[in-house]
Amino acid sequence: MIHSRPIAKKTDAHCPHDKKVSCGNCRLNTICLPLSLHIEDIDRLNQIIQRSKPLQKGDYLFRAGDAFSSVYAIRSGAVKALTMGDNGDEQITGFYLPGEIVGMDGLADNQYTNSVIALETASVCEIPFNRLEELSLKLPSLQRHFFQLMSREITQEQQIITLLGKSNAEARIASLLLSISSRNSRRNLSANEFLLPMSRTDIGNFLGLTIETVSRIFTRLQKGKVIGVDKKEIIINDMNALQQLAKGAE
Amino acid sequence: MIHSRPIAKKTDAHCPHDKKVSCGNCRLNTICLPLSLHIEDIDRLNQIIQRSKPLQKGDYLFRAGDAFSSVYAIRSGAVKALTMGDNGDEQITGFYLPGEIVGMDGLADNQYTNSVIALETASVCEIPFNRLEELSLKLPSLQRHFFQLMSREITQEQQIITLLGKSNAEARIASLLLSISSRNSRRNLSANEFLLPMSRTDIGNFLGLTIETVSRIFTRLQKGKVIGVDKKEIIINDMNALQQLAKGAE
DNA sequence: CGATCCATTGAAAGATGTCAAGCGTAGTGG
DNA sequence: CCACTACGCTTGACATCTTTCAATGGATCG
Repeated sequence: MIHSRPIAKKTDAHCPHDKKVSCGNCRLNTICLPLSLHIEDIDRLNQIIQRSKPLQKGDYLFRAGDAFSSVYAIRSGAVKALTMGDNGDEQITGFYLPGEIVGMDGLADNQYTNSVIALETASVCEIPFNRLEELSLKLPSLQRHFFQLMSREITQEQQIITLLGKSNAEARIASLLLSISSRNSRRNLSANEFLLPMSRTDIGNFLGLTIETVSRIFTRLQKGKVIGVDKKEIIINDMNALQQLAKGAE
Repeated sequence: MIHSRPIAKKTDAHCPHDKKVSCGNCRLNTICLPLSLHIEDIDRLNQIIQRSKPLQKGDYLFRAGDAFSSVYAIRSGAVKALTMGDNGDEQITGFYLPGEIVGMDGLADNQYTNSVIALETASVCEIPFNRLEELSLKLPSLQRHFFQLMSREITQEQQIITLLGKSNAEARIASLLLSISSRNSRRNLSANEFLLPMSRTDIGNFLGLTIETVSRIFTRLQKGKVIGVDKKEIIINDMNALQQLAKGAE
């Protein structure tokens, strides 16, 4: 059991469903839009973005095979992206937290290759790609920005590949926890205490482990005083040890 | 002690490959540049692309940390991309065959996150990104094309994630062989017989397996008449069985 | 309250890693 | 031309880790 106070659920905007929020004043814009645009250009961008999609847990944002039209910035909550194998087995390809962008896989063949499902109540900003494309032709720094966003998605997926290349289960789980931790601190949330938005089953699927193994590793890390676990609540007690484990140290 | 291999020099005078090749008549352009550009636009693109980089086995195309300047299309041969962990362990993030493009990871932070090394003698087309960016502002279909290329890289890395998510070694190796097979047939090469450009060690590193396991799986698949193996030469005898194995069927 | 879902735990089976030995090839220097 | 070494690969025996199968408990919901 963890005896410290419960973690208050934090939202990323004053009101996560406030439709009046604009990119200019969004708390997340340093993450999803680190732009050097003029104020009027931000306004033009702002005008094409739609913010009318609150999702409940389990809702699909889009499905693999749907026609590609938009990319989506996560504003609050969390989602998972997954592909369906030929036989019907799902493989989670990533978890996306506020400030991160999903749907960029759909551009290649004009249809999404992943389905994206809300892990909890979530709100997103829809960015119609056609209009973004047009605007990018007029705003060089916006074009560059989207090239960079896609590049960042590539590097992050390479980090996942690196994570999955680790041989043992402990290293993979440690890496996942560290990843969530650092993404939280980027949003000025605690790097040491947070709620996992996904189930053990999702973690296992993502990391190529069974749910039982995930559970056992959590228990083992807890017994070793590296982390505290209470359901979805995680407290990192020994960041250094966790980093060592992520590297594969015994 | 780590011995750095020399980086191939741009100034190499004698290129064994035809420098007169242009994107317009390159055999690979349906893969790396499936463009709907006007003939004069292809010419403009053609003018910014440099084709003077023959690499020998083991040569670096670029190193992680180098300043980002260009992306590279593989013209012949094969390369591997790898990241270095904090401790010094390498993780291969991908193999790139002719018609495929490396270096798009470098755009996010203006420096490459991967090192890219030739697996065999290879030639590449260098595409300076600044100039590509400028040209993209004038040619909407080129801008779209590069968005699509990056999107394709994203989807392909998601396929790798899916591959690594598979629990057993047989499925991972089967998937890798099928990937190489299909990429070969895209280039009108045999889907059933090919030479692996990479070592067993590289395969193991990429798939998160030890070299011994890789070797054993090859032997087992050979004994099961699914494939034929002779050093780096692979013959797929039973494509169907290999696909079943890739799905995880026993 | 019963049903269901999610998570945890134990025991046994199976898969992969580790350690060790050996083989063949390519390259090197005598 | 012949050792000789270095390297990549294969194979075996054994240790270790993860999965599988089974049982249980807690939470949630109708």
